[in-house]
Amino acid sequence: MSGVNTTFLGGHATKSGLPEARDRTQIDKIIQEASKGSKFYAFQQRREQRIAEKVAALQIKKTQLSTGYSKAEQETRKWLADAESRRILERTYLHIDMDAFFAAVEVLRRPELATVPMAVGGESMLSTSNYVARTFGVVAAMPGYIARKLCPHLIIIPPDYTAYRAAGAKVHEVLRSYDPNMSSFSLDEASLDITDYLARSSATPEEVTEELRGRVLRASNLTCSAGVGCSRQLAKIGSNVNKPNGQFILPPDPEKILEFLKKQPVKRINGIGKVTAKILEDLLKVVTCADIISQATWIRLLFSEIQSEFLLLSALGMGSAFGDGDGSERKSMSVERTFKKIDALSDMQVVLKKLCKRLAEDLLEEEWAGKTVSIKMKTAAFDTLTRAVTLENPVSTDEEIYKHASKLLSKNKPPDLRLLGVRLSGLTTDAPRYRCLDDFAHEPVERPSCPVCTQSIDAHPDDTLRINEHIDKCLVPQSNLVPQSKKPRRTLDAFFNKSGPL
DNA sequence: GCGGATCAC
DNA sequence: TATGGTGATCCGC
Ligand SMILES: Nc1ccn([C@H]2C[C@H](O)[C@@H](COP(=O)(O)OP(=O)(O)OP(=O)(O)O)O2)c(=O)n1
Ligand SMILES: [Mg+2]
Repeated sequence: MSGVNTTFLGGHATKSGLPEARDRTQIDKIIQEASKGSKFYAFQQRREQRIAEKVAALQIKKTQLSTGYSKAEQETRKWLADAESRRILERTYLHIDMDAFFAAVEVLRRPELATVPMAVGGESMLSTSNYVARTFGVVAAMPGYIARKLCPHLIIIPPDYTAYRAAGAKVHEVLRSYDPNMSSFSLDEASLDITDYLARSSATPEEVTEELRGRVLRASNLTCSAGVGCSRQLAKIGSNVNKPNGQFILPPDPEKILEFLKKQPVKRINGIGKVTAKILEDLLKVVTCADIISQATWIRLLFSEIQSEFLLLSALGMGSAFGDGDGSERKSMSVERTFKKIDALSDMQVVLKKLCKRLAEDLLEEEWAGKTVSIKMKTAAFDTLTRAVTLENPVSTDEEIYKHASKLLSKNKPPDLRLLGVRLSGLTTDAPRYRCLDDFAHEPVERPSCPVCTQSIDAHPDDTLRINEHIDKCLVPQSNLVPQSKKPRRTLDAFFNKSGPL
């Protein structure tokens, strides 16, 4: 860390080894100067202070535990050897990650944007940036107006989720032909088990991956990067190695795997973010995955069993738990919005009511009810509070949700707010329970309607597969150069959720 | 079960 | 002028 008083939370990290139009310390300095004095900056400082205290507490714990170290050391080596003996090398996973996804979709419509610095988002927040902008230090989750200070010529494009969804659907279609059970975590990222595909083919993993990326490119006009390895985790880490528009194949060989991981910063592990990385470094000087193994005893002494098992297995490339992404049922549903600071309870109630209405609509769409109502409040100083109540019976209507949410709000009203949110958890399906089967038999099933063409779709309302197919078909013609349609846009953006008026 | 934190995208 | 939204998980009560 060099001269400038740079903060680990404030520094928007560049992605990987990109060439930089500016020096890293220069970038940090500009960001710092742009945010200094803001409420957000003060909030970050407080957070860093808390984390420093947490590290200090762990340091004390470490000195107190030092007597038991040598005994623990033996156990740890045994544990590691045992884990290693269980390594599975027989399956092959492919992780695919689209390059600068939202930005790349925008380039399809406006090819001239390919060569200039560009980001998707707004003045207050960017979702992503293209690779030209990244050389200036402009990255996702950075406010647009700060990005402009780093890169005065930056072009900022407002997001168009409809187009991203259409592009994602095309990609998914290709991927499913390699693994029908493919699980996608988002529109732009997916994990495939290609063991069976490889067994049926005579091609090498390299060739299959090249072919897959070629098919994705032809189907969507978008480039992607891919990683292949014998665990989903390794494949994912690999997908970043030769990004953008590249691929990396890690052979199923324990020595090669450990050699590969040795070079990887712990931050690359899915689940280790800025805070955990900082704690590991400050407390144990752990920076790479190899460091996790060499400090394994301390990690097991200092962290919970769940946490240390996760860290050690990850550092061996044997991380198991990884994106149930697609398959599992949702556990909660929520809506939240940021707005200009408000202080009156009545203003807060107005917002809260709208949020409840919106949540009730979303719940109805998937027929959920739930018995825990939570509200989330963020003060003008960025401090977040949540309050929850669990009810006897599940609720799902906006009136019922609002009744409890507003009670939570008035009981806990902070002096001011910049965000409010409502969440329902403890979900149960809200299938109509008070009618006998006969009613259903005679009732004409109402056809769902397509948010794009507004025609009714010839499918049962529960048949989401068929419905999505229809919507995807409707979306295809819009995805390229066609001017924005007027009506459907709002509806589908709402479907995608995120931002927008309530 | 509650509330704060952390994380991914 | 201005620092997002959704969903999940874990820890310590
Ligand atoms: N904090 C974030 C991170 C990402 N995204 C959105 C925009 C991205 O385009 C998309 C995919 O995220 P990635 O992390 O894969 O980033 P990109 O695909 O944009 O770039 P890369 O080429 O590094 O994968 O998710 C977002 O809205 N907010
Ligand atoms: Mg991507």
